Amino acid sequence: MKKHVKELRELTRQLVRNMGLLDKSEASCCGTTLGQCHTITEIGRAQEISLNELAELLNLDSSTMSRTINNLVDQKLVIREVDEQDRRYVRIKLTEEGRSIFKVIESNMEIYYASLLKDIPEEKHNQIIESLTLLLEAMKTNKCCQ
Amino acid sequence: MKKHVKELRELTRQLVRNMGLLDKSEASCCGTTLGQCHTITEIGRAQEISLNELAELLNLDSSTMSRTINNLVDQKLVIREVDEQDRRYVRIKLTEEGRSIFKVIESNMEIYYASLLKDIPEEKHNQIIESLTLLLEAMKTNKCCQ
DNA sequence: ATACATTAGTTGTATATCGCAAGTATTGTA
DNA sequence: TACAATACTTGCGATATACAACTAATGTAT
Repeated sequence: MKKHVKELRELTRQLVRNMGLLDKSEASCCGTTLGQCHTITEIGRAQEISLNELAELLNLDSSTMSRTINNLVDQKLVIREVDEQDRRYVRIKLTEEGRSIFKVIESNMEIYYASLLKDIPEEKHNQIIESLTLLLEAMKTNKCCQ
Repeated sequence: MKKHVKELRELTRQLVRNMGLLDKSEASCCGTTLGQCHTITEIGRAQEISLNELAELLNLDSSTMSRTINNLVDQKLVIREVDEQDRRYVRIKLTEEGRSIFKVIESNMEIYYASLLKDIPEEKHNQIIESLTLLLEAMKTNKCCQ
């Protein structure tokens, strides 16, 4: 139905816009920029990770990723460690300080999403999860502009 | 339920990441950058709009907005027109070329979202719209980090 | 075993993005 | 007629971004 197409576009548009704001406030409240905040989250989840893996996760060019890591290293939130087995690899890890910021981010996000659900009738929760899952699956097989 | 919180966070995270990719490919396929693409969409919808209104819609500082408009003017996609009633206002409009890009964007998005829905059972469409609406409403009353 | 290819990452370059602060020009108001 | 408010622009500094070209390390084929 035509109406659903327009509604879906508008709703996802607004959702992304809201999430962008969330990102911004999340980033600013942990004292980093947006890209840094996402980077810390991914490193924290993976514990240790290579630059290329990180770049792929965040859909960034590896050169961009490398420079983002530079900034985080300068801020002493992240360290680079050359892999002695394969000296091409660089293991990227959080420092103690980076880990504490990671925990703050995780906890804030937990609180935030819990508060969202608290404001939505409980019988709708399953349907929301299912809906997002369906959307995501559809997105995986449908690319734009080709 | 704790599980729902984690799922919701993960799903929205993935959704936003996918939408980011969509944005990128959308922008690149209409030959503009991401910010320019969003700007064109908003101007096209409003027909004509002031700089501050635009900045508010896109959650950007007006200085950033002003420079984005500069770029679009340089590319002859947008024109500035001083309002003769109140010479502080600048009316921002699409040029003929800008309008044709706007139409391409609108049509691509229409095609894309229709293709998403085509891959999802029709009886789920209403629930998806409802779910996104519920999420958005909850987001309006719940801000992160405060 | 040595030349060539591949992989991982960094640097050069150019542009875009972004917001704060300070500025200009215009209009409203006391 | 000053002073305030509004709409926008510019100066500045930092970050973000990707492509291309580079270095260094490892794998592979003859």
